[in-house]
Amino acid sequence: MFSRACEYGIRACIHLAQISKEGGRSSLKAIAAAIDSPVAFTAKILQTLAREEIIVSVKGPNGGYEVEASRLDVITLDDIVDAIDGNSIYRGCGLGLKHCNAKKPCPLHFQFKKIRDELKEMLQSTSLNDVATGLHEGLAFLKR
Amino acid sequence: MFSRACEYGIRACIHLAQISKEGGRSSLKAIAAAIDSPVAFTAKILQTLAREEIIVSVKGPNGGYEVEASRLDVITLDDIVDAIDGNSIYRGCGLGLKHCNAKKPCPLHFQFKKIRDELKEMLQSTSLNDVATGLHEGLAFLKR
DNA sequence: TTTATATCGGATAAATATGTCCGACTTTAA
DNA sequence: TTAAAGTCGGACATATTTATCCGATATAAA
Repeated sequence: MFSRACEYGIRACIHLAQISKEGGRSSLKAIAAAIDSPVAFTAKILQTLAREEIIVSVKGPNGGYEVEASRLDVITLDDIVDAIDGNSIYRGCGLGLKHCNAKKPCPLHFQFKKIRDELKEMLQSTSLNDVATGLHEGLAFLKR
Repeated sequence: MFSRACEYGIRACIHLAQISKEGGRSSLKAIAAAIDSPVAFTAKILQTLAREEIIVSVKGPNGGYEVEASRLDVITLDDIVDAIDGNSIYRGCGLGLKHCNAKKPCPLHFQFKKIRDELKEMLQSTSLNDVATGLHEGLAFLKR
């Protein structure tokens, strides 16, 4: 569904949301440990997310990454997916056709559209705050 | 959503369904031309589908591939996806966690589950006959 | 029985995704 | 001012997916 990079990205953001909510900050190493991902590869992804202004990077000692608390309700999973995987999940044809649309549809166009629209709706309506809450309450897990 | 191989596989099967419905047969070259896919790569995929007994390969002159007409209603898109991509779409965690389940869920487990169940339902309830019909009526397209 | 036509399957190549390494740069704190 | 902690970004390495090539094999028809 998503690329591995995107999976790590989402997990990292959820972790950061939880930390940031309490006014904290998490270093690259701490993030990789929290979400059980390769450190260097995670660094690349965090750089992308910082460039896209989804997270904030703080250099120097006691630095790391954080999410602005005021934006926890604004940033959605869709923002993260879009930053890393682009809009291919929504845009692309389910059967890989270049020019598939309602007027010239592939045989599964409308069936796929329904499912995709739901995925889109879910990603767009789920904020970092939403998922961080379940995590904090011990109802959900980010690794293993 | 699916691997490219799987996309080609589905398109090939839909094309074959249409041809087989009229008692015909289609050669590797004809299939690749019909669905606009690389010939040699398509050959591999067709071999897999034949090994999984979703399609039938006929060697020699006037040979090619076909789907048994009696099975057009039985074979579903899910069978094709399973033969090529396996069950990773349903099984795997949306966030890439190894051991994500209802008892120890990732923060998005239940949201993903809903969408996946729908995808599963769609793939399992759509037969080759279903999609071939729309194609034949000129309502849908397999290339470009 | 021969020939032409197809698929089969193993080896190989190219492209992309995933993952690593390291020197440069930035910033905080001593 | 300097040292330590941390990110940045480019080059490189590996794995997987996608794609190609070609000889072997099977089969129908002449």
